[in-house]
Amino acid sequence: MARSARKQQILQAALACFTEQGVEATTIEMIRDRSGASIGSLYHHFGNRERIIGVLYLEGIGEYAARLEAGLIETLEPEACVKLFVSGYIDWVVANPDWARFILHNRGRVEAGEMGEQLREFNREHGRRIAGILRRHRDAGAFKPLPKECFVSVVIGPAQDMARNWLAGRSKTALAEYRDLLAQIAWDSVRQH
Amino acid sequence: MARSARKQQILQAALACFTEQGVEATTIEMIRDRSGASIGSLYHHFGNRERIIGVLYLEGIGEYAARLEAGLIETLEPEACVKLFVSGYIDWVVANPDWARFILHNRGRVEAGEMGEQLREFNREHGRRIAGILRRHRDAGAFKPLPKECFVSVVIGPAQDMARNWLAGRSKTALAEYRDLLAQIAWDSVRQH
DNA sequence: TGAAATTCTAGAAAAATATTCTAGTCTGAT
DNA sequence: ATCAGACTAGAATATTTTTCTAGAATTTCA
Repeated sequence: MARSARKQQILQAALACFTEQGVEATTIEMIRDRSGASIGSLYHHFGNRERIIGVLYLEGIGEYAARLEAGLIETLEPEACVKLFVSGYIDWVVANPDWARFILHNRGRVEAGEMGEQLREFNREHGRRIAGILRRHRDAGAFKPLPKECFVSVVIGPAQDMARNWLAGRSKTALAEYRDLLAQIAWDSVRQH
Repeated sequence: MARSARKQQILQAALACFTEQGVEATTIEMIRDRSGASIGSLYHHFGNRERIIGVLYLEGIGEYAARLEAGLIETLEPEACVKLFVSGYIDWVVANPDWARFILHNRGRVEAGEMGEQLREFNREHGRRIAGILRRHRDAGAFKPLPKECFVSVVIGPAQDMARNWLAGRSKTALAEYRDLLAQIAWDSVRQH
């Protein structure tokens, strides 16, 4: 089997523990207990605690990145492209709140850990593909002149901060209500006027 | 003495360890070693490992929030206010990169931990003060209609994402170079047109 | 001042947690 | 049926955090 069921059980149990207790506070024992796996099985699949975190993180951004790229490829208009960054992001967060919270809060941990290079490599590749998709709009003059490094931050930054607040329970209103507004703001920030 | 020198030594040692090894990987022993304190002293001042993290976090956002609020109070024009959010933020990050990295990466941990309520309380108060300062501009119609919950995210979101990238070493260009550009974008996003 | 109270420091001991290791069981291919 | 490799189990070990007892330094105030 490509990815043992047990391995997925462990990852799901881990995410549930992380959500309820926080990453810091969950012990291997809790994950073992909740997943029904044994210590041996756990270490067979992941090797150490940090790698459970790393795999969960990488699978999460992988899922999201694949979805975004797939959407972008079949979106022709620059406005729709930019708005898809935001609305797609918010849709994903709303559909996967626990995973999204985990990802928003653990980038630093994974970056600093033994899987950091793998994460950076993934981000480089993803960034390259995104840049490729956007190039034709950029070349066609659809966007205002903006350093390449700033583009994605400007587009996605506000939505990300809103998502953080919403996931922390700080915002009462459903995040989805702001979806189109934030998409419009993003487009206004980068379009050629 | 209001805040024992030893306590500050421990916090500084902890931040240095966190920067070099990552929060996960630094042990109490490393902090003890680097600070020159004893285990007893460490636990006398903080009680447990998590509280070292919590105090460092709260001191950091406290420092930054105080600076921002002080600046805002003596800034009269709405445009200057909004731009100060961004430029003040970037200045602080550039001046305190280690502290900023630590704060950007550990909100979730502190929020989920035993000091979470303290953090939320701080954020509520800070948010209230900020809202108070901005009210007159809002009432004067300086900003475009925008849900209250979105305003700060829209203003600060892009700068925050850029800061994250810069601190992770992902961006070659100095963050400060984008300071005025990001401030202008923030202002364009919220001003009444 | 000087004695009592409090704060702080020390490091050994205990508790909690993560990881390794050995001995298996199960599954699928030949 | 049997062999190889993937997987599971849990006891043993190693690491790390936390507690505890004792004593040093500092502050308080009579």
